[in-house]
Amino acid sequence: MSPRAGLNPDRLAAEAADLADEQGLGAVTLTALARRVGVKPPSLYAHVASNRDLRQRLTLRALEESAGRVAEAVAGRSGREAIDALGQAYRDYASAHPGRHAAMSLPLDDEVAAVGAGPRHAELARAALRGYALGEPDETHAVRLLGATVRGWTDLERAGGFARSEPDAEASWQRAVDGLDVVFGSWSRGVAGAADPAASHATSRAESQASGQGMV
Amino acid sequence: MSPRAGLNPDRLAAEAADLADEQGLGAVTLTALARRVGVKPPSLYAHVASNRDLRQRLTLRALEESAGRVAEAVAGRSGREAIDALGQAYRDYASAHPGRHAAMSLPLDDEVAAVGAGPRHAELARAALRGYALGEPDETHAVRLLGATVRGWTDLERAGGFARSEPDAEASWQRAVDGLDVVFGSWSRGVAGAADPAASHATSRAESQASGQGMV
DNA sequence: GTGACTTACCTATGCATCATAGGCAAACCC
DNA sequence: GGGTTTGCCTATGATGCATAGGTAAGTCAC
Repeated sequence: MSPRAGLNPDRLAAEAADLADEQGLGAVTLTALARRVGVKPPSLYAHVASNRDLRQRLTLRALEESAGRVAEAVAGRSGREAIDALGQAYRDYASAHPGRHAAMSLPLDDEVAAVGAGPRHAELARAALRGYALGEPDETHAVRLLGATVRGWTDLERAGGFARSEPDAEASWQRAVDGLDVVFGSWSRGVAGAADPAASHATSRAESQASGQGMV
Repeated sequence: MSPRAGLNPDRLAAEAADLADEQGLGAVTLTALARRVGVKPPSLYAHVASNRDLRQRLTLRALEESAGRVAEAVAGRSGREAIDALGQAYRDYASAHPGRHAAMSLPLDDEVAAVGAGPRHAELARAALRGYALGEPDETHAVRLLGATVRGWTDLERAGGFARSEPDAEASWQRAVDGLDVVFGSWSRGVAGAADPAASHATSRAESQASGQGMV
């Protein structure tokens, strides 16, 4: 078609992301991508090393994008509000960009994972939990529990696991957030099972103002 | 090679499962499977309709196998013990059979999903939670929270998310189970945040004997 | 046991995708 | 404006999915 189509790795990753959202992650193929940007498949090798390379760029892009949205959602919030906002941001991202979301779960080579936005997500969870004033190792335990819950939730929700509704997914989510808030609230006293959940709830709210921004 | 190799759909699904565990889900290809069982690729079409069909059989098989193990683990237990056993069974299965575990997350056609072991997993979670004596809709909320946590946890653990240890994954898992136990214990009183976690903990233990078996 | 049917495997073939090699012309550089 | 770089191309090969059609092993009637 056009000589000099103006391609570059970033542009290709962006197009691949759109392709994934529109037709599924499985449709992200060099041939399909080439068709989409108006070149022949071999031409793409000037910009990406392989199909795997392309998909890793897509994964990194999705990790960065979603981290940005989550950071924005969590900024200025703490305690239960922060947990809700964090999970909601992931869920919204997964819903609006299913292909990108699916790409976030793709395995990365170790060296590219290290420099990518993966660690940033763990930091965001830590930031969201800051209001509970957990010490180590509880904070790490909490990051893992929160991370697992959010990840599992978005996966199941995407897979239609909550589809045959009865209570709608939103109600269950709010209840889940309530539960996590109770747990982390009880941990902030340092002894599991020793805190009164209602009090811990209030505590996390009270600390909202002081600690809920400035992460990233 | 041999005329009449003795193939059938179940045998192929089993071989595909082993192949997935040994070389990854991505290595489950008709060509590789044919090589493994000693026939030429087109011969497999006498037993499975397509690559997609093969993978769905693999998924169903993994869902059934893991459901069996989880049922065995949860049998005779309730409360915190049941939650721990359920999650542990999934985690052990994922660790011992990474390919099968990965296959469990593959999307299924609606009609095959309906008759498969998928619903059985939800029932297992319900059974594990029986000791908390939750009513509806809390029980469904609890099933979803527990399901999301376990799924997310196994995924992250498999992906190496808890690898750079500090607190090891096992310690975090026990803490997570403690947390869920506190949450579900508080729900069993009917009002979120009104129960004393220590008491709810004791309650779920006391009910262990009466309600912890007979699921499936 | 011989012949007919059924079934499980085969070869041959076509298409899609990933990937490499090598060519040609546009863009850029002075 | 001549030389270099760069971005796209065609040609080609490997691998995997899938279909069509052939052939022989196994099964059954009698």
